[in-house]
Amino acid sequence: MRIPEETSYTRVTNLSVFRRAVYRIVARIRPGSVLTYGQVAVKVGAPRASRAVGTALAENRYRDVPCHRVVRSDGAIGEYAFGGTNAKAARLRREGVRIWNGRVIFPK
DNA sequence: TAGCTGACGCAAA
DNA sequence: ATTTGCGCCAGCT
Repeated sequence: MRIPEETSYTRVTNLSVFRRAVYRIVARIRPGSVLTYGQVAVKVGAPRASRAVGTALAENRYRDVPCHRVVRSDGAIGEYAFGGTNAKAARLRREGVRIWNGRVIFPK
């Protein structure tokens, strides 16, 4: 597919409705907070598409789509194409997300 | 057009 | 803590 990393997803036309919706939601996640794949799925109107959300984020190359802020529903960090789970956790900690034993501590 | 497969998940068992 | 079946999207044949 070959997506230029420096391009904002909002300028791209060859995105599916689903992926555009996913990116739109994820782009709004603020530093220090996270959403689960399932929560993103709900927000885009496809409650059972959590896995598809993961796939969409796996291929994301846009800087305005912080896919490291999307984690698993059980608190596990999840995969991360750009640097792996480790880098993902490091980034989240850097942003103030609390992580204990490889699990995100969801705020109450 | 229809079918098959991989994929950064989820919930139940 | 691990395993299993499921479900959705998108790319390929």
